[in-house]
Parts: sequence; C-alpha cells; structure tokens
Amino acid sequence: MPIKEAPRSYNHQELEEKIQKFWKVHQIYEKTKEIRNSNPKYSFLDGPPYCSGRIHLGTAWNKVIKDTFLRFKSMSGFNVRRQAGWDTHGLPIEHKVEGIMGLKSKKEIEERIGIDNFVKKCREFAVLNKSLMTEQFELLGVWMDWDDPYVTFDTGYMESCWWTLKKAHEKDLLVNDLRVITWCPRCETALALAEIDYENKEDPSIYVKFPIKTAEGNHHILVWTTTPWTLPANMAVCVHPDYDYAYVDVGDEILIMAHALVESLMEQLLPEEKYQIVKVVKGSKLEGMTYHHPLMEEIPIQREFEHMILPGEHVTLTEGTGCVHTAPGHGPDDFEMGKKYGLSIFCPVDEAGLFKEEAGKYKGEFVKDADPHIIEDLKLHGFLVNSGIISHRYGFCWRCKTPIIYLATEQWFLKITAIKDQMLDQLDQVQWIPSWAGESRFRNWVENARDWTISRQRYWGIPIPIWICSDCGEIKVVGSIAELKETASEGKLTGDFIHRPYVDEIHMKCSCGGVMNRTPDVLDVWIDSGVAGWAALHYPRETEEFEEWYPYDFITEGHDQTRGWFYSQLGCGVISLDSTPYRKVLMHGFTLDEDGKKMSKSLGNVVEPDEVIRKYGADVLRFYLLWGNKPWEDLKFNWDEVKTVNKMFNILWNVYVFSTTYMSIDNFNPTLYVEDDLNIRDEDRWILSRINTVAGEVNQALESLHLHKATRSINHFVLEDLSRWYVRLIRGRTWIEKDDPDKLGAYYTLYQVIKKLIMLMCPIAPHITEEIYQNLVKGVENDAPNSIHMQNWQWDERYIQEDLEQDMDVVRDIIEACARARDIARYKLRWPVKELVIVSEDIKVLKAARNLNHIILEQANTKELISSNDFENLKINAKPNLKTLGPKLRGDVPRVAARLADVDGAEIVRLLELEGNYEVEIDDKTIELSSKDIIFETELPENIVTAEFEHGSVFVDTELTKEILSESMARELIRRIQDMRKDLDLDVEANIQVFIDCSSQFRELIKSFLGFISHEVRAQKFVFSPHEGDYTKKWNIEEEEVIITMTK
RNA sequence: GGGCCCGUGGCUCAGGCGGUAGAGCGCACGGCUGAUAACCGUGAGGUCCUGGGUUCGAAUCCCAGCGGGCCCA
Repeated sequence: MPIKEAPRSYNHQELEEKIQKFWKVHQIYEKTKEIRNSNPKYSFLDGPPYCSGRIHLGTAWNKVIKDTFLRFKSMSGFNVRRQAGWDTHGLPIEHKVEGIMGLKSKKEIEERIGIDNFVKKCREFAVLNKSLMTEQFELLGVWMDWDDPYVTFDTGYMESCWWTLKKAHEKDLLVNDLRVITWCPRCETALALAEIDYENKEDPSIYVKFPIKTAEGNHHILVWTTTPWTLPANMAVCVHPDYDYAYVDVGDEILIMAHALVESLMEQLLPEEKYQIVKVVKGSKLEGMTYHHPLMEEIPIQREFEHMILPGEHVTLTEGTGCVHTAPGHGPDDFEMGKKYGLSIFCPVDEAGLFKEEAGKYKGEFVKDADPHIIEDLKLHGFLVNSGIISHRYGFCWRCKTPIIYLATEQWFLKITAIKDQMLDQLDQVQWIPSWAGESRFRNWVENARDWTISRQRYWGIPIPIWICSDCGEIKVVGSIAELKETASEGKLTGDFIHRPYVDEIHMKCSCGGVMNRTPDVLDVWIDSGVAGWAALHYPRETEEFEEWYPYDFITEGHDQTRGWFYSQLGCGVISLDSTPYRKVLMHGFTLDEDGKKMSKSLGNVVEPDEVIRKYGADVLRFYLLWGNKPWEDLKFNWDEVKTVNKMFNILWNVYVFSTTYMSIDNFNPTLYVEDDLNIRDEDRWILSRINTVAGEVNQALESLHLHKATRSINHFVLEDLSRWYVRLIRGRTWIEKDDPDKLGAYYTLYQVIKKLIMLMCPIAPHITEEIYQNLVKGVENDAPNSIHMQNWQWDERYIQEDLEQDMDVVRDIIEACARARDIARYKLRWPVKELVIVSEDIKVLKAARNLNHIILEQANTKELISSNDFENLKINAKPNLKTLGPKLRGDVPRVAARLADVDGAEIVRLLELEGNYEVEIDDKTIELSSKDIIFETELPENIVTAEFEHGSVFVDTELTKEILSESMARELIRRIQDMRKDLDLDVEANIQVFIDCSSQFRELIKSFLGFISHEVRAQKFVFSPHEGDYTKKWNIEEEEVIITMTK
C-alpha cells in the first residue's frame, strides 16, 4: 500500500476517534505490552483517582503526565506495569449517596434504609463512576490496564489492607486511645488531618472574665475565645510561667492579663475606662489560683470541679489575653494539659454535636447554635467583657463542608510518632522531582506528623479487622480471610462478607470463653490507597507479582498529596515492609484558571477536559498540558495558549499534507533507495542533524521529567526548522519532474525526518502520530510494527553535525538580513537581485556563507554572491578639512574642494598610503595635502541597500537591468497563473493551456522566459492572443494590463 | 506564626552555575501566496516585585521586606 495523499485539513475529532478505534479493534495496547514482555521491568503505581464521576483538568493532567512518561519508557525498551487504580470507599461517596437518597443523618441510614442497602448503593455508585471516568481517560488517549485495575473495594485488596493492620498491631503501633480529635458533627465521624479543608469563617470573638476565688477583693482573670460553646467544658486557665502578667485596676475590680497586652486590650475592650496597673507578676506566681466557672448556674455539674490556673508553655501573646481558656475535652493542647495535671476530660457534647445531659441548661442544643445563648448568659452574670465577630481560617469537613469540632473520643490510632524517624530515613531514599518536594516540603510534613486517627464511625469502607472480647477485653486483629475463616465461630463467610454490615455479624470465641465482636468502625479511606503498593499485587496472599514489581520505580501526583498519598504510602510502607514503596516521585502542580485561582464549581471557572477535547482534540490538550509550564508548578489554564498549540498541530499537519501530496503523485517508496543513490544536499544533512539533535533533547527531557522542555524543543523544531525553513528550501526540488535524484533526495530526507519526528512526539501526542505513521511509514515499510507505539525509541548521533547546524543558523541570519535590506528598498523578494555581498570579520560567517552558498543564492534570489571581510564597492568621497585648510588656503578652498569632489576618493586613499601626501593642482599651483587635510566619507553606491545581522552586514545591489526586469516580470506572471490554477482547484499535476493578452512591450520582456514560465505553471500551450477559455482574469502587473485566459 | 514554591514586556512563560534582557501570543505597519483558514519581515512595548549586601559587574548569589499560591499551626 503506497503513501496516500493526506486529507487537506487536520480534523482532530475524526482522526482521534479513528485511531482509538484502531487501537481497540487491533488490541494494540495489549500487543504493545506483549512485545516488551521479557524486557527489563519498570514498575509504576497509579495514584487511584476517587470515583467521583467526572475527571477535571487536574486529573487529566495527572494522567497525561503518567501516560506520556510510560509510553516513553515502553518505547525505550521497558516492560512497564501500568495498572489503573480506583479509590472507591469513604465519606465522599457516602455523602453523595446520602444526597441521592435524601438521607440526613446516620440514624436515618441505620433505621430507615439499613446499612446493607446503603452500602449496596455506595458500591453501585462507585462502579458506575468508575466506568464513566474510564471512558473519559480513554478519550484522552491514556493507556493503562483499564480492564484489570485495582479497586479498593475488592475483597482481595481489602485483605491486603487487613494484613497491614495486623502488621501494625504486631509492631505495637495500633492503639486505642481516648484523645481529642477533629470531628465532623454532620457525618458523625472522626476525621484525619488530611480530611480537613481550611477556609475563612466568621465566628464570635469574646472576652470573658472568670472570678478568682482565692484573692482578696474583686479579682478576675481575663480570657478570650472564638468558641463560646467550649466554655461549658472549661476546666482550667493556662498562663505562660515565664511571661509577665499584670493586675489591672479598672475601678471596681482588678483584671488579670498579660502585661504586654494591657494597652491594646484596654483600648479595645474598655476604651472609656481609666485603668491602672497595680502589680506585675510572673505567670508562675499565678499558678494554683482557683476560680469559679462562669456558668455554674447553667451547668450544675461544674460546681463539682475545681478550676485552677495552670502553667502552659504553649501560651503565646500573639492574640488573646495571655490567659488561655482550657477545655480538655475540646482541644488537643487542652487535652494534653488535662492529662498532665489530672483534670477531668469533660466533654458534654455527643457525636452529633449536641450538648448532653451534663451540659445542664444547654442540653440538646447543637453546639454552634448554643453560642449566642452562652454569650447571653455570660452577659447576664456580668462576666462578658466584650463580644465581637472575627474572620479567621477554620477547618471544615472535606466532604460536607460542615465546620469541624474537637471532641474527646476513643479512637484507633497508628502511632506514626513512633516510626517517624524511620519514615524520614526512608524518604531520603527517594528521588524527588523537584528535589525540594521531598527534601523540604514533604520532610517538613513528616517531621510534624502526629499519630494517625484511622477509625471512622461510618459504613462504606474497609472494616477495621479488630475483634474485642466482650468479657475480658482481649483483642484480636485479623490479617487475612483465611485467618478469619479459621477463627470465626459465627457468621456468613460468602459473598461480600468482608464489608459492613455482614462482617459485623461475624463473631469469634475468646480464649476466656467470651464472645468477640468486631469493633464497629471502618478505616480512614487514606489507608485504602496507602496500601495500594502491595494490595494491587495481592500481597501477601500471592507473592509472585510482588517479587517482580515491588517496590515501584515511579509515581507522580499533585502537591496536595504531600499530606495525602505520598504520606499514607510511606507510613503504611514502613509499617508493613519497613521501607518506602516508591523510588522516584514527580510532584506536579495544580490546574488553576486564567487568573491563577483555583477552579471550583462555586466560582464557575471550571474548564472541563471534555470541552477542550471537543474543541481542539486530546493531542492538543495533552501537548498543551505538558507545554504550558514546568510540571511541578501550578498551571494557569489559558485558551489562547491552547490555540497556539493547535496552530502548531495544524502546521505539522500541513507539512505532512505537503509531503504526502508529492510523494503520492510520484508513488515514492523510500525503501527502494539508499542514501548513496540520491542527491542528499547540505540542507538535507542539516535537517537530519537537527531532528537527531532534537531527539536527543527530547530524550533527555522526558527521562528527567522536564516534560516542558520536550514539548518546547519539538515545538521549535516543527515551526522553525521543519516548516519555516526546510520545506521552504526544498520547495523547488519537489517541482522537478521525473525520478530526479535531487528530488528523491528531498523526499527521502523529508520521509526520514517526519518518521523520526512522529516517533519522538508519539508519547505526547499519540493519535496524530499514529495516523501519520499508518500512512507514511506503514504504507511503505512492510515489516514495520503495526503501531508507532511499538517502535523502539532511538536516534542516531551519527547524523548530528554541529558545524552544519551552526552554519545554517548563520545563513538564516543572512537571509533575514537580505529580506530587511530589500524591504528598505521596497524591492520584492520575487524579483532577483544582481549581486549580494556579505561582509563580516567573523571567519565563521564567511565559512558558513561559503559552505552553504547555493542556499543563499537561491533564498536571497540573487544572481551573484560575494563574501568578504570588507565591502570594496563603497564609494569614498573626499572633502577638505576646513579646520586645517581654511587658514592655509583661504580663497583656494572652494577650488580644492571641487577638485577633490571630481576624483575617486579611493584613489586618494591609495596615494596617501603610498606617498604620505596628495597633490592637487589648481591653475598655477600645486597644493600638497596631508591625510589630516582630507576628510573621507563613505557612500553607498546607487542601488545598493544594506542591512546588518548579528555578525556582519549584507549589501544588496538592486540595479534593475533588462535581464532582471524580464525575469521579474516572468515571475510575476507565474505567480498570477498559479493563483488562477488554485482558483480552479486544479490538481497539482494537471496541465493547462495559457493565453495572454498584453502589450507588445510586456511580451518582449517575458519572451526569453517562456520556457521557464510554461514549465512552472505546467502549460502545454502558451499563446500571445486573446482567447475564450475556462477562466479569464484581468491583472495589473507593474502598470501593465495583462489578461490571462486559462484552459484545462 | 511556621514550611515550601512563585514574582521577567499587555498576556503566557524561557533564561537563572554572575558578563550587552529572550520567545510565543496580542497590537501596529509592510510583504508573501500550489503545505496557505497559513506564513514572513519590521516596529512599539521591560525599574527582570522592593530595598540592602557580595562583586569590576547581579534578572541570576546572599539577607530583609512586599505580593500571590499551596500546606500546616
């Protein structure tokens, strides 16, 4: 099947559909993998996207990076593992399903719907979304094992997760503890730090005074809080032992606060009040003072506690009063203080955020709703000093956006603090791109890591495999299904028994004779993906794949995964296998909108990948995403830039159309020739050198994940080297008839260059390159692989000639300078010039001009070319130097000047150099002039225009001789006839007859070029007479009226 | 308050181991026309965030600050 002429325009939609169908029908992906089956392995782990239903631009970018790099690795000869993964459990889906089913609380889930139905819906939802998203990824042209992904709800996957929990238990890292943790009152579950979003929020900001018991007189300690609802649980006030505290007399009472803050606080709180600092003491002096809880009346149980001032190192003076309200049930620091000083961990709030019985008057109220009531009561008792509103950063549940609260509850933890050093050690073993992603950012996160709350009081998740004896409290952590089957005494062990609610029905017998029940929690969904490394390989149930592929050579995700998947994997890896699961990480950026703002539904600035694909195609989107900026920086999505990339694809397509047009006419088959048979010119060797240089650059860029450098290098090559220069240089050669070795040399080179180009572009733009490959390469190379993606990544350094590339750069400079010079003289490029002189003192320029002189002759459209280190044809004018000659010659000056003007200045220069002086004879005298007496000026001879380039100048002689005018007119005529051919939409090779109606002068002018004209326009007949034909058009050529008639 | 990143023409970004500021887009003008819904040339347009320091010389290295983003407290 020979090379076919390509469709005239680049129709991305049709093309990409066709190629994707081709891949599918011929199982190209599977076969491509097969080819590399026994090659060295390269393992990659897909960060599982969450099954939300729609991919966004960031997800698209993420997969495009992965796909491009892995296609490159595959072509480079590696057997690449690229299984897709899906994150399916957790609150986000539960939350969506609640919305769909109209559920508002856990109670409704359990009582109205039933956990079994709820979980079933969640699974259905995940399965549906997974297939929707798979389609979207496939539209992008992403090659992964879509038919065999790892899915976090698979029984086998969950089993591997259980194994990790058991490992943690064996290492004593799995603990159950009462702690204050972040809690979502709507979802009624614990949240991990990674599940909290921070946004600005308005809250009350109140100053409250607590009456001191022990002090003589009317003393109060002043505290500040933004969470009035935590005051019912107040147990203590903390002051910094080393800071100074002031007793401030405000008339009828003494207020205690940090000395440093007195001025600003008094101004803010009691601006009218005159005050006096009566005493300043160290915080440590305040320790042990006791006070009355301000809401004793509303909360009777508070009367039973003793409230005390305690020393706290965590107290700061950046805000508040320096005296910190402490509620051990509602704050992590508070909790630590409570434990240290034996305070009650009093938490009168239930899981739904409602006050419990102990909260007295506030019982049953939602905590946030109680704020105004509490403020009111404080005011009533006279304890409210000031009440305002503050806007500050506050944490929200990542799913339902409810403000989080802190609660003291019993939860399961992974003791990350115990393995932190090991994690830090392991993260040093990883290659981070960019290096600061790991060395600074991630390290900082890990260094500050706290223990990880992994239990969730929810339904759709991996059940925590912990069974507890209801009699003796003995704990059993189950690490596998086999173990579960062995030990279970009750419950069904078929079907989806591992999910809730079925797993809750499984019980076992304790050695004490009691019954063991499963702890009802499910796992934090971040554990799900954290164990992907081995769970995707079914380890430890199976070991073969694990040994082949683990640990992973490469992962890449966005910088939000610093606290997410990079972290969860590292933690789980150290727990399970004492090491990091990944060796190399590319941390990529976020996609932002044009203004650099986050894309979000509420801002209405979301750009859907589908929209971009519809408008410009997947290849353009892919190229753009890897081109816009450095991968690790945030990408501001910009439609104009996408358009620019699209333009490049159009140009590439045009080059392809150009090539196939001529190659198909001539039925060109590159396999029939070797280079020695053909006329390979300098420009051919140059473009071959360039493409191999570019291939080297692209290779280096992809290997180092500097993906933007690859795209930019390709972009530059396509536009500058291939389209704007090489195609321009070979145009004339494609117009030669027959099997001329010179033409074939151009075809052959063009073929090799495009072939190489599409091969190094295909990891980035897999569709268009496949399309070109199928026609251009598969069309003639019978033994070539069925798909471009099966090709081996290679380039040939033997083709690289740096000297030639440098010479060509110079030549392009020269040609551009010529264009500028012609522009000055308004002398068209179509008209030849008599002579071009290149002047430079740079030996490299002269060498380049000499080496590539035929290119300059042709492209500058000049009859003669001279290169030299100076321009000899400059006319030199000599003028008298009036300063020296004026006093000497007086009245003779004008006559001397006239003489000098008559003589060629160059001759004067010559004589001056030869004899040291120059003699002028006027009438009766001879006057001797020294070099000081004459001023020389250079003047460009008539018709010469000049322009400079980086290392020299060009001088163009635009004298219009009769021959040149003739040729110019011939070319003008050709241009118009070609234009008319195009109007008629004639085939490139169609022959025509031409009839010219013009003046006799014009006829005379072009007579000598009739052969040339006929050849250029493929005229079989060329007649000077008016005629009726297919197409007639009247033209004005340089003031001459010329009527051209054309017949097919 | 802490950590990390970013700050270069109207816009998007290169450059960044110190040595005369670059590209593309956009704008204005001119040109070209058998790959031309293209392309080419010219021009206008920059305190390289600010201020210090090192240096003969700083967009580049160091320090401080300002602004933006992300993460955390």
